[in-house]
Amino acid sequence: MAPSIDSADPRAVYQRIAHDLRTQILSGDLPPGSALPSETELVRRYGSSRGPVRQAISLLRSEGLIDSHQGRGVFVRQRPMTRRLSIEGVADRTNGALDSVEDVDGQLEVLRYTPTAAPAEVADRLALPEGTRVLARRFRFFVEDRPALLSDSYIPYDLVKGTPVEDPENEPWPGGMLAQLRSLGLDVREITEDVATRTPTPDELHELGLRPGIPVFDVTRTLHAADRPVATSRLVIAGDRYVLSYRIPVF
Amino acid sequence: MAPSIDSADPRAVYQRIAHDLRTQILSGDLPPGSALPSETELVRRYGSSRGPVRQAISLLRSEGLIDSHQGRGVFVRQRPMTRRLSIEGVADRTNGALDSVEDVDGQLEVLRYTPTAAPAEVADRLALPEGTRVLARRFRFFVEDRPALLSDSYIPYDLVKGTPVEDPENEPWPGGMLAQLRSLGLDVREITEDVATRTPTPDELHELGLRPGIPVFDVTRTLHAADRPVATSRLVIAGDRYVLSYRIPVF
DNA sequence: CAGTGGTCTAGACCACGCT
DNA sequence: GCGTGGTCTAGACCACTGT
Repeated sequence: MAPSIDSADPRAVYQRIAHDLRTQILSGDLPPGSALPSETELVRRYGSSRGPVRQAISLLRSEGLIDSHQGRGVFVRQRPMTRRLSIEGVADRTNGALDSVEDVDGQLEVLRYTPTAAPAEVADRLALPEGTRVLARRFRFFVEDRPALLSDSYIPYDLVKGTPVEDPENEPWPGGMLAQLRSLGLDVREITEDVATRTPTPDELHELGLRPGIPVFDVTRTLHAADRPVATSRLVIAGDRYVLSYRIPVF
Repeated sequence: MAPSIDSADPRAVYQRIAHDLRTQILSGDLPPGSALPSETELVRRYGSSRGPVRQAISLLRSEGLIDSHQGRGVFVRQRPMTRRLSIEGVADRTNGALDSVEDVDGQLEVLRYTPTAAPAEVADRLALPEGTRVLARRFRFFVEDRPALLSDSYIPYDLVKGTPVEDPENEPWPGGMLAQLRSLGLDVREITEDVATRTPTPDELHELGLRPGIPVFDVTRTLHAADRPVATSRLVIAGDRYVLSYRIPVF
């Protein structure tokens, strides 16, 4: 049904091709997992050269509708299972449901676990002078053997010095960071989160194994005890694998 | 300092060009607002044809680093001012800080304001039988004269029938939806939010005036009174103009 | 008008997956 | 080996912005 010749349409050829394919994908004529026609076939159907056909495919890829694989073909993207990263009122303090660790069922890779001088932004979030020693930790979490979340977290070093928290061998800590802080006698009362979204950097694209056209969440989270912030972290989360879920009480 | 000939590098030419430009942008050598070299100039510098040069530019555009304008040139993107859409524990019930209206300082366009039969998903969120009558409202909010947020919200129609809420002339309602519900005698106790991120649909790209390479937040929010959900909305938010800000008490 | 990016053609060669 | 998508060339014409 592809209108090969249609010079009445003012849109660019690649726009029309993209529109046709998009319509078929969204209508279910091309269901998730199915293959698109090959480039050669599309060139034949639309009577165009290969350029516009590839431009159309590139557009749909940037919209996150398709994945292309060299040597195999172009396929309608399967919506991956998304998981909830929940911050539920944290009603039960013995349940560290907050800290993503549980939800990510197990696999955790420790990329960094070292005391360091707090960079300006971290010091600011922790309300400490710049350069104060903090324990800097970088984790990568996996879901179904695929990387899904990068976490950089910081705790003032004097809070953890000489405690089990200082030892990376104790990761993953049962109950997550909330339980970890509680073991230090720190009572988290409030969490602030700033959630942004953006396209991944080339590094993140690689570290999270993202396909083109997938944005990330960029979350800045700070945990506050009664009197002061006690930890802060930055999470970069694969946007196609998580829904952030909040339950907020209204006083 | 562009290495014109460097066949030792295994990366594709367009990748090298993109890498060079990206480095210059991130380092500040090409500050926000500045123009990239023209395609002609890049062709000359790298000794390639126009194809790879345009592919590199397309890549950076999809990363949200640049904007291109026909007839003018390609420019390093200015990070637009982001605003906070905050859900702060809503400590003061007389302050509708929750409902984005205030934060969006004024401009609101009413696109729809009609009773209708609740679609399945909406009925599910409101815990009502499918097809129950609801007041369906669609708004578009503007920030600095640019569209920034699309909102589709639903309230069971029997809650609003014969009240001022039913009249679109009363929008924007001072204090937002929370105040609006309060005027109906409904006491919102809890808000649930599911926050996803994705690339915009072509329609949203148009309605929000987004440039390519900008993802959106896709937020599903439900407001609960003591005994039942009383309103639900879906927000599609320009990802480059907002940071969602949460303050969550830990009980 | 000259210069810019946007679109398109008609070829070519390569890397990869499958059979 | 053959078909797939990935990269690249060397042209062409158009639409838009500036002077």
